[in-house]
Amino acid sequence: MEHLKFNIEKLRASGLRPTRQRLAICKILFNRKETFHFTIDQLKKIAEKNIKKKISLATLYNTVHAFEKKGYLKEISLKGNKTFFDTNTKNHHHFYDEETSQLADIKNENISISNLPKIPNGKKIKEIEITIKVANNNQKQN
Amino acid sequence: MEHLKFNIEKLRASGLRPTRQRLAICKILFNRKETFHFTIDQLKKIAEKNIKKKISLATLYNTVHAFEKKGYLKEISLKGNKTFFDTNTKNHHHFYDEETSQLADIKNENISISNLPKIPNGKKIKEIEITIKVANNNQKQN
DNA sequence: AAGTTACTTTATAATGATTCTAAACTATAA
DNA sequence: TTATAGTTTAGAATCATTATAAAGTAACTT
Repeated sequence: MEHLKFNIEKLRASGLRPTRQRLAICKILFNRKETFHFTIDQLKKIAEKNIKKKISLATLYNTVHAFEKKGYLKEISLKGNKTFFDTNTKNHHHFYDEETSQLADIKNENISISNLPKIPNGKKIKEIEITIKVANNNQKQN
Repeated sequence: MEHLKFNIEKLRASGLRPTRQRLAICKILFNRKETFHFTIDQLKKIAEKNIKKKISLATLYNTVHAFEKKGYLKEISLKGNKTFFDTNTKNHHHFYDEETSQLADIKNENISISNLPKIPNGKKIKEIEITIKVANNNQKQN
């Protein structure tokens, strides 16, 4: 396993011991080229298939939240009951298909805002999040 | 009551009978100049104070969802467990202070996107939602 | 104005996501 | 090894939301 050391370091840097469960989670999240968008239950299914054992929901929540706090994951603002996370923690935006719950990244450079309105008094900008909702071209708009 | 007829019409147009509870909700939502951003429990508190009686949660959810379906209310995409609704159903965007959960509208005209990226194959744009997260100017960023 | 009907409200149960808990387990350092 | 502190886990608790079904009410009929 080429990435093992990398994942162990990632965990240690997050103040977490490298356990079997956490290493499985890290492998899914961080050993890939593309951005990964996921919900907890999607991550659970993949991780359990990989290690061929059940992983407790609590473990998944704990680990994901620890990574989020460390800045290795970002929560995405979307409607709906389930929380989506993103392994891309850079400033960026999303295409979102509500019908399929599919997300796709838009690089920060690939979109720009002009004519920004004035910020409310005493406030400063922390982050700008753009979501472009898309639907299949052949379907009627809802 | 000047707006009574207006609210009764709004309800009828939504296929809802004008009941005491629904009229109280309408008054809060639609008889105001400014956009109103709210969660169900905020609406519940205000409505119960107005009519000095309890209103069942189910009634609030039913009524709000009926208005949403009719296009009189919009759900806002945000992180977190609670669903926010908006009486402004025009295309527009938001300032959002996560610390206080305060929302403020940004008119569509007051912001513009340039350099839009290419839409994924077979998809078309349904809506663009921009959220500008703000924080108090004097506090450190998180 | 009373009766009938269909729609409403309501309290409460059910559901689903997330968080909490405390007991059994394990990585790690001594 | 052993001790310790951190982990995993199942299941309970919580919170928002939705479903249910019984009691209440608007509105139509007469």
